[in-house]
Amino acid sequence: MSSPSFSEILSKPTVFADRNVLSPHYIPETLPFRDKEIEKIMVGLSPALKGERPRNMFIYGKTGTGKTCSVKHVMGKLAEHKSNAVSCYVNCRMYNSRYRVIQKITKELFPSLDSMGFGLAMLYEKMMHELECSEAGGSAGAEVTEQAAGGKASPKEEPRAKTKADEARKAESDAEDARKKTGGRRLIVILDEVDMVKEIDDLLYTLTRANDELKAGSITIIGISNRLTFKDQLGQRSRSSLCENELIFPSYTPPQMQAIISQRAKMGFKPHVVEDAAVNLAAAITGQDVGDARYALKLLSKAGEIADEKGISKITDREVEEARRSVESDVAFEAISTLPDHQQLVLLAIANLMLDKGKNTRLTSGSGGSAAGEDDEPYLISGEVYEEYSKVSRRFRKPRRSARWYREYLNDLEMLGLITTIESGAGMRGRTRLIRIGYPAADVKKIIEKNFSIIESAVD
DNA sequence: CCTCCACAGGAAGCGCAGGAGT
DNA sequence: ACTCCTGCGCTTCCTGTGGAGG
Repeated sequence: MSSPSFSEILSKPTVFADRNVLSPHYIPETLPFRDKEIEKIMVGLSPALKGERPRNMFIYGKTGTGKTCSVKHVMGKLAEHKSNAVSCYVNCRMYNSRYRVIQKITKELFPSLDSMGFGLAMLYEKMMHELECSEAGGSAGAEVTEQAAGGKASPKEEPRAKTKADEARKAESDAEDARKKTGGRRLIVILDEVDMVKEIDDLLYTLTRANDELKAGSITIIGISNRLTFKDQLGQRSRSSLCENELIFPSYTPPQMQAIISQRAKMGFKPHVVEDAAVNLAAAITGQDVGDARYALKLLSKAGEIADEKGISKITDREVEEARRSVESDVAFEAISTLPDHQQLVLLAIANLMLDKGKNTRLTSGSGGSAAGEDDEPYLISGEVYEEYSKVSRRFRKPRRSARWYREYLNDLEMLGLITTIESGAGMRGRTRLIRIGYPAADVKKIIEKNFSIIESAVD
């Protein structure tokens, strides 16, 4: 048997016209049903184009409601304008500490700086310095602010704003804050999934305080989160500074979802490939899961792959249904297999106990058991899970982590929606957490055990 | 009411990694 | 090559919490 060549693979018939359109990272020219939100963001950021500091903004909305897409869309438009405004997108899932965020900002905006290896204070200083003195081009000119801060406004500014009205307005606001306006950059930092940052209060404090210290230029924060309760975790100070401006992205309604799906289907697939029934089913499935457009796109894309595999030129409701099953297990698989080892082991321990309990006793061992589950699913006690986790660790020859760290893992798993926990109430001795798994325990067990056997066989 | 239990979660500190400065 | 500095993951220690049981 000889392996196929690339040209063979590429010449295979396909239902796709442009796969990129179906990627969650694709930013379309027009975002349907988000005009109002986009306008609000644009209005909020417009001061940056006039050389003023835009107010911070907190954007909330469930997954797949177009938050990130809309913000990126606006950033694209902002970049088209010649101005001192610069934006920096930070995905806080990857950059999840104050240090990493600041490092990312300096690296992104001032590539000339080799930001590795500097301490936080050093990075902060560099960032401030660059913001104060650079014109919107590079980080070369360094002495502009020194003069400007010294006294008169320098006359050699940007060569735009020609009309008299503009000049008058400019002079007026110059008088207001003569010092702040000269030269410095208007930095807009987008913190996506901002709830993932560990020392979020410190980060927000650092960035907002920077504004007080800057002689020119400014920093504006746009926080994006899908958890509204995130606000309550913030300190008083951070909350009022981040939430100067709030924007809520509502979930897409079923008809809206249907329109989005058919729009993307038209762009992503060849003409007449996707049947109406398929679009309707995709919209219905997604509608159940509270209007997550990202999920709908994944569904479409997968349905296309399935059609290609089968060698057919139509996508019907049958392919969408198949795609649903496949995507569901994909999502769980991805979420679980990208977890750090010990979080996987904790999850495996939970899955093991869940399966045991399902077979043997029902509720948690407590005498009355009235606090735990009104429904028939059993809850696990934190302590017994830790014991099982210790056993599982031994089995895979990984030294177990301390109980303290194990509790952090539980918090992380809960944040990711892989488990749910509640506080023990009456009927339970002491104060503990009751744990339940979010995905089918058997599937989770299979995924993790497979993962570890792959790792082990690779090591051997 | 007091004590015990079974934990939650904050604080401090430790060792390591990786870069800068000498 | 070394010393110093910093962030990070982790452990240890400690205090707090809330129900059970005497």
